[in-house]
Amino acid sequence: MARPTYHHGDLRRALLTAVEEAITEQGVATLSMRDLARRAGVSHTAPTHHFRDRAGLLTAFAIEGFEQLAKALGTSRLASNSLVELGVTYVRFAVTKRAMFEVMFRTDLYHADDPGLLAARAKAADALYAAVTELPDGLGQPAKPCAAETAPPEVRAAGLAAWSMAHGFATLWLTGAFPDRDRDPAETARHLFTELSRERTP
Amino acid sequence: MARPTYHHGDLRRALLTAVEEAITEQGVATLSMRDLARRAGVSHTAPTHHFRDRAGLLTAFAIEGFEQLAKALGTSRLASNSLVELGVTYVRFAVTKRAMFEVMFRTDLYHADDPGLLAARAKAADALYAAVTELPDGLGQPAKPCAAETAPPEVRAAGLAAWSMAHGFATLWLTGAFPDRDRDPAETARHLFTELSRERTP
DNA sequence: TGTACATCAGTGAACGCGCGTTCACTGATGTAC
DNA sequence: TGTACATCAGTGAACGCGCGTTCACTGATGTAC
Repeated sequence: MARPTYHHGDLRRALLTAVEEAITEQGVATLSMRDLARRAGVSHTAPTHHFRDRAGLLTAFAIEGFEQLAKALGTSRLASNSLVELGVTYVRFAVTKRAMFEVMFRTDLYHADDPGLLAARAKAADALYAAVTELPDGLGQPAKPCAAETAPPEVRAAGLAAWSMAHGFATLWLTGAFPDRDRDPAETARHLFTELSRERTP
Repeated sequence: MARPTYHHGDLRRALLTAVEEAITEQGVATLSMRDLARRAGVSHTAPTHHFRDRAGLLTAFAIEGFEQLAKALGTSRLASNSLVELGVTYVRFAVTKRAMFEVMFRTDLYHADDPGLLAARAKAADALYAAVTELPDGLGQPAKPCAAETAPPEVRAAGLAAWSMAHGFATLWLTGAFPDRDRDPAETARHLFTELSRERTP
């Protein structure tokens, strides 16, 4: 664990990685700054230089999460051209980046009014709304994609519906509330969303 | 705070009430047995006689939650005869019994394999599946209501879809992720579910 | 009906633990001249 | 190219706090005879 130099080099990065590790291993409840410092091989007061406190650290962690989610949704939209696949992407993100996903939607854990966080979250929301209006199996009438804030009411509603569905599935799966826990979640989600999509557009 | 008698009378009940209070006020993260004892006006070692530890206490709390949810869903099904209203009932439960709802779906907080808990949860699931198959705007083909475990695949899928939607809406609303936080959540949910229901069955 | 005794429910002092915070400090790095 | 100095990044000892747990205890309640 001994570093070659007095300075760590990229402690900020190391701490964010450690957060993911720690949450995955033992949950977010027992997460402490001291534990993270230990994982990074650094004195327990070092983290305050980068993140004021636990909330500050988790704010940065959540920002990273929203940015990664926005990127994943954007990529999915361009690649598969399908709203169903967008939902599957959302679910896959939640399952593979479980720790991140959990923190992102626990606003009591971080500084929810941080400008950087709001921006990152808006980016993710925009990616979602764009897909709702733009894609061939999307729910919006207008062909033009639009940002979340400027969308007309019926598109907003459709966006909320799609988001609720994907988010609910992901959350319930993660908490183990669903019966078929051994099946692949992305596959199950795809099946589910496809069914619903078929019923809607015969 | 001084009790007339040495014994409390119904400490178990008092503690469960205190849990709701405490979580509503300051979140589940900082919940401690000592704090609950304080709220109940009792020495800090007294709670262990009823609930072994924090997890035991929250198990009982979650059981109560699932039972109340099952009851609410059952009542709604009989009263309104509509799958949309069932979803609205789910959302209303989540919003009004926020503390309970949060604990119920945080399996890391309690003993998830407790028999009483499993039974209560199954009761709630059955109420939901029954509605999915039975109601006029439900998604199941067979007219006969059935328990969650014995349902045919397509009914299971429909049940998961409905559940995901209601649960996702409730969760996202509670975390403040939705834009229209000032509107009535039950009303917004009803609007949303109705739209989707209309699109599906023209 | 009275008495004896086991059991249940609650007390309060004591302990050790991990935590966040503060403090004076030191080693490395960047920049002005 | 060297030197001086400010700033940044990390150290480690110390502190107070609330927590869970253990322990010997006591007051109330139920039950057997």
